[in-house]
Amino acid sequence: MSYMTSQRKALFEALESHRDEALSADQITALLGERASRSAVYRNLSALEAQGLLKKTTASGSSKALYRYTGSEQCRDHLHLECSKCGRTFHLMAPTTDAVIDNVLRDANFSIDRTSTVLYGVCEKCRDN
Amino acid sequence: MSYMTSQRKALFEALESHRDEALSADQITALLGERASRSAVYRNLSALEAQGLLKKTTASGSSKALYRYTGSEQCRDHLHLECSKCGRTFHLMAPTTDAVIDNVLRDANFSIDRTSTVLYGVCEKCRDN
DNA sequence: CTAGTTGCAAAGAGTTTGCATGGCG
DNA sequence: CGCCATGCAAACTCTTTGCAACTAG
Repeated sequence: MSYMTSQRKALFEALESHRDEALSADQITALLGERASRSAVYRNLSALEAQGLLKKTTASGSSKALYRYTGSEQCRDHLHLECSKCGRTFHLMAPTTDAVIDNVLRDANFSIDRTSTVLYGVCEKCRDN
Repeated sequence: MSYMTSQRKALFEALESHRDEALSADQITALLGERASRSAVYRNLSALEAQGLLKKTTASGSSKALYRYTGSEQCRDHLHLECSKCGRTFHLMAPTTDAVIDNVLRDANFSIDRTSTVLYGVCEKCRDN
């Protein structure tokens, strides 16, 4: 149902090596050094997204989609600090939550306006199908 | 710098009354009953986003942007449970985290694959400008 | 009054698709 | 070999913009 072609692998690895930032389809094409057409990039992004290996997001003030690597455990289950002014993301490689948030607040190097915790999984209804 | 016109208010209230789902620009225009042009809808969405009153997201498999209400405290600082199969979102009106996650896992009504906690705020660098 | 908002129509950008060719397993 | 992936170019769709008329404060 899905081959792991060298191109798709290259795309995936490009995303992996930029695991801290979300990249646009443009940037990804550029990273592949024009070894991939735009349409293939989009098709591969969509395939990888369907497999849960990356996450599509969006930047405020732009209509571009951004894609972020989520292929390894390292990129899961940890906290991001996202600056609502410059958009930069800082990663905390700590598993969860309450204690970490306390620490961050105490550090005062990042003033938290709002937190959002999303738990991804499968709900009861879907499990029974 | 920004007026709260009746149209903008209507748009905001439309989003508010659907606070559980993310709506597309289309759906929002429809909700306003053609009392607003598409361009105004986009401009208002962008204005409200800049004020942090809504959050732009994206649906997998589509190139549309989706917009979700984040205007009240109720919509902040709490956990979403997002089903990775059907995409439905369940809201837990509990402030944070560790204890809640434990409970959810114990309930076993939702099997968690992955969690993502984002703290929105302003970083050190941006604070000094 | 003045700065910001709206509608319209047109332009722009990002993304998707059809088809023929090439590659993986 | 058969099925999937790729490239190209064209087609789309969603979103943004210019301009003139209008409204909130």
